[in-house]
Amino acid sequence: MATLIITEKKKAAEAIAKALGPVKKIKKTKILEIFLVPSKNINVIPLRGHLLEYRNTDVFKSWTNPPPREIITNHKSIKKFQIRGLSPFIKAIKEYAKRCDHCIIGTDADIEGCNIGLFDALPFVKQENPKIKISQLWLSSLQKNEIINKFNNLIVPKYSWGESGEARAIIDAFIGFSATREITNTLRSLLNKFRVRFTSIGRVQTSLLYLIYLREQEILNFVPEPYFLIDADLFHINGVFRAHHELNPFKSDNEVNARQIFHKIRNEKIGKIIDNSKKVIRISPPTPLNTSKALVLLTKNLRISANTAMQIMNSLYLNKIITYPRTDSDVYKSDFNHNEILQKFKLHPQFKYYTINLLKNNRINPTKGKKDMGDHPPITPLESLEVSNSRFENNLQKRVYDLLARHYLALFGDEALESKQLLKILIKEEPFSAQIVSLISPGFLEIAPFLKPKYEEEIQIIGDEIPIKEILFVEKETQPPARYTDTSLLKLMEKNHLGTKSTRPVIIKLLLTRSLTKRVKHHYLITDLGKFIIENLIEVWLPFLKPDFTKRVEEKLEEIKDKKRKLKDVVDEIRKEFLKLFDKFLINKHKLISKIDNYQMEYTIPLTSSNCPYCNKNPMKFINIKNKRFLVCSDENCKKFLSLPKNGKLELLNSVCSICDFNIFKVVLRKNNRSIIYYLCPKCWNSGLKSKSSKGFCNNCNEYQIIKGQCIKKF
DNA sequence: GCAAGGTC
Repeated sequence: MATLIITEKKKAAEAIAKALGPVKKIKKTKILEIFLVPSKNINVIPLRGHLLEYRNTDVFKSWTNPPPREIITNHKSIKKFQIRGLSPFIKAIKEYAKRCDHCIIGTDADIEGCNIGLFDALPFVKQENPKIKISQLWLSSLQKNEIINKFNNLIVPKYSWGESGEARAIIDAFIGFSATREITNTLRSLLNKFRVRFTSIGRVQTSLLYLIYLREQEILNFVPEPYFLIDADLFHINGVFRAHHELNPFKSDNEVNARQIFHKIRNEKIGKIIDNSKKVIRISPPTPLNTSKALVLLTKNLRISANTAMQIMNSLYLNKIITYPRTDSDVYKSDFNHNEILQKFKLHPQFKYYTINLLKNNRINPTKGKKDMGDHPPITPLESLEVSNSRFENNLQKRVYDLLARHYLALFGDEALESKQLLKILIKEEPFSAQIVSLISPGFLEIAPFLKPKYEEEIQIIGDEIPIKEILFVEKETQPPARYTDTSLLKLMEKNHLGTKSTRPVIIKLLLTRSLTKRVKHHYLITDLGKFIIENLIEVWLPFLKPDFTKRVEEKLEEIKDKKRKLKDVVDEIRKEFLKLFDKFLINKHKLISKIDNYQMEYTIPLTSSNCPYCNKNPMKFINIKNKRFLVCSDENCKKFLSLPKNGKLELLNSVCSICDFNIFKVVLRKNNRSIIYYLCPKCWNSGLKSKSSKGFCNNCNEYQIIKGQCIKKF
């Protein structure tokens, strides 16, 4: 009786084998190590995630023929293929399948895990050994007792779970491949202008791009509203604090009232304290970190991208410094060995006092989050390392580790105690109040200061009168919503069910690499290309752009999992729905094509760096499209223009003419297979035109000449 | 040249 166990990753294979008996490792290739338990004749093969992926079949390799629409209609357009570089894994599965009479699928206990085990790996097993017995190992952790217990209680394979994953893969493939190709083909000439080879469409990425677009529109359409604040700076024993009028903020329709109040009290020198109360507020320590929460923590505090944060956590995991970083659980199992880790931190030069205190006070139970998803424990440091430790490969690893370690230690800490002091003050009968929040006892904040809000010092007040430093009248405007950061994008995606813990950082980065978004000072903006695509898709593809689409797909996938519906029915239903949208796009395609021809008009019009010579206030637009090229003032009220030569390729240079300070243009003329290059200043050239002489070109200039693109005085 | 989902 030989048994083959297949797992999703090395870590699981090793844990399972070790739980079942003494282990012998066999290094098959550079990337594959197999774990044997000779005493029980068990062979554990670890995979590396999926073995197979959907790709287009040979007939559908071309992006144009057959037309992309057929990827949706022809069921033979996509097929599962082996992912490159993974053949050692398939070879090993086949080899051991022949030798074993029992195959246990031990991939992760989730949908993708079932898909990997039952739909990627199992067919290779059956191909070699059709009669093999098949069961599934359903683990809710990789702890020894759990493994032994579940190994003795194997389950019937959850094929419907795997099917659900299969349906997801098929749907994403036919939508992504067909739409990406159709949109790329349609926008070809525009994409050339943006210097990108293709653009991409996908259920998750395009929905995310749409949400980023919506935020940009919100900002663009935002109408700031003025509002007014009446504040008072008041003296206390050690300094000054600010109190606010209780009617703040005054909206613009109440401006007169606000100004009257201000005028009434502006010269007051004394306020009367009518209330001075204090409340103690208990702040609980944070809860353990799952992947999403860790990414939020890291991107927020280190200002790194989500993708970088994930990569750093992964490298720390591979170096055995932290636990597995892809987890949905933020609750520890009751028997998780925290003591072992805390003992290590007892020796840490910076964390030891805090840790010793924890142990002394028997604070050895961490806080609990919302759910134990039964996959992996929350993200936890496994080692106590100083910054100088050579196991860190770079500075970022140190900083990520520091945050994760401190956060972990904070889970055991005492509550922090805040004091909320509320002061009520009358200034000539006008009610003011001030709230001063100060820290009384740091508790867990001592180890995790990055979780601290801003605190002020408590205010000592003697008597019931308070001297006024100044009464202020502040005019402000409401602000538009902020652009997304990595932190807020992650939250946005989670809220809208877009992507998974592993793919969210990848998809944020993908939009950047496809030139659909750009990251400016940690904020994400949509590019002109992204904007063009979304604005045009909104008209025909709104149901696909909205995150609602993913949500509906998810609901249907859930029905496959719960055996309420069949894979084929769900896939065909989505196929039909998407085909309708696709046809709508094809019908409207001609409109889009005509928009592309006029694109420069509406969007990326280069501007001169020098101002319009007529109004001298605004730059000029360099219009350079089919049959039309000229310069026109960008100011609607001026709108004066300068003509440009009809022939040759024009290039707007940054340098300026020494005579009139206007930008110089380079002209490249092709004649008899040779390039002739000359320069002109449009202002000089136009005045040359008016005087009907040909002196407008720079080479006719008496005083200056163009050397390396610069206008320089002749000797 | 394409998706999104695993994992390294």
